[in-house]
Amino acid sequence: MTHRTRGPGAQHEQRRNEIADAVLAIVADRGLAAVSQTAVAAQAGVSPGRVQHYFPAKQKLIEAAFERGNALSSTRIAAKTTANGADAGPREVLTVVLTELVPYDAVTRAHLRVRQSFTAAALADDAIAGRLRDDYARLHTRLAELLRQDQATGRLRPGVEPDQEAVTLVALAEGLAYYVLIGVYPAGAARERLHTAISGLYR
Amino acid sequence: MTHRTRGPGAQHEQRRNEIADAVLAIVADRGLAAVSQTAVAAQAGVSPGRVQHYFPAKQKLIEAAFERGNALSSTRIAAKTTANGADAGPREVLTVVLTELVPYDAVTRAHLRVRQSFTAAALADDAIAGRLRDDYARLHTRLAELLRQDQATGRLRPGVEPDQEAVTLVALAEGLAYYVLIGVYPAGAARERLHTAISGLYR
DNA sequence: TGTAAATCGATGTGATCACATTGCTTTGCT
DNA sequence: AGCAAAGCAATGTGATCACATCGATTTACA
Repeated sequence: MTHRTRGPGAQHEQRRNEIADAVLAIVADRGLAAVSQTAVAAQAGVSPGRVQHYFPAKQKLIEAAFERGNALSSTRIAAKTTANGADAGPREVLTVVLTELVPYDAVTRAHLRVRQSFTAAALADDAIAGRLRDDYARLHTRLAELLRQDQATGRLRPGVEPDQEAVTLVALAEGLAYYVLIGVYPAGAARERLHTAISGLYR
Repeated sequence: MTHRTRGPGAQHEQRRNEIADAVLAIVADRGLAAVSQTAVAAQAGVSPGRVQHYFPAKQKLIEAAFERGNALSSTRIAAKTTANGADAGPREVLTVVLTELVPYDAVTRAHLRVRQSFTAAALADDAIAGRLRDDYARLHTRLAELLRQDQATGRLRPGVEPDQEAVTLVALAEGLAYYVLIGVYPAGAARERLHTAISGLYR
């Protein structure tokens, strides 16, 4: 035991992210089925060997992309919720989070296409399913907590159950998001439906 | 012009449906990515050659399975809506249709897993997207029509817009359906949320 | 600076896939 | 009965894929 294990190089994480971003780009415009070593390498502008080096199994590549997508979305939402100052009330935060689940520009569109692809993959892939379940549990808990805050200060209509309504709101947002993605319902109208649903919970 | 064209044999449609059913079974438990000539042939218990004969291109096979799935769902819903007699009111029909969008047994679970798979495929496949758009347009129109009937007889709350609410209800149902499919929310609770949403539209 | 690990491009390999081709059998019409 | 189309199994083909292997180079730390 004369040597410690050598950690990965300083650029390691950045390179990994570049590759994961390439996967996200491919998923966003050609779907999960179009993801392959060569396609990812071409998209990222690196050699297929490098892709294989960082992700020795395709499954790992997909999982990394999933987590990368979640990280990017979280960052985007965090930026939105703190932009209006730290004094944003629970209802405002709730509204922002739900609104971000509906595509409204090229970036959110890509993010949500990716998310939709992963939700389908979860049905046949336990690893993805587990990650998604954790993800949803966190999201539902977070929104329920926001509703409980407003409930404590008497802003909610009586009889509203935060845990149930949190799930309902996210389900509605995602259902609407999908309609926007395939073009059966305009983004603006979807946002309106969401706002109506939120208003319905408040006095 | 001494000979007319020979039509397909009598068993033609039945054989096609058997193969399409095999595709649906595979999609339901292994996902769209697991669909291949050999897998379908094995599932259907026929030779790969027969699969290829009936569906000379994979795309046609997928499309046929999609339509087959829709046909089966329509049949199932039609059976439910007429089971209670022809005097079922618009609200009852609306409730049945929406309830059928949420899995509650092995059959509906399989159907809705398949549907979820196709919704994801639509994001990267224009042919599927077009079919889904038509499908949704019909569904939304149908539910809006039911709401309008109850609106005409004064049963709806004032201010309810049938076209908008029809979309909202289906979006909610599908979002909840997905949660049931991946196991983050129980089927019974999902149905409750749906019933609550429907009640909210009525006086 | 020596050395082991990390990096990563290049190339190989076996599997699988969609689809083509071929030829035999069956079906359905006249 | 005769005949053309339909049905269908078997086999071939070229592409693509995930992953293995190898070798050269660079990096990071003692």
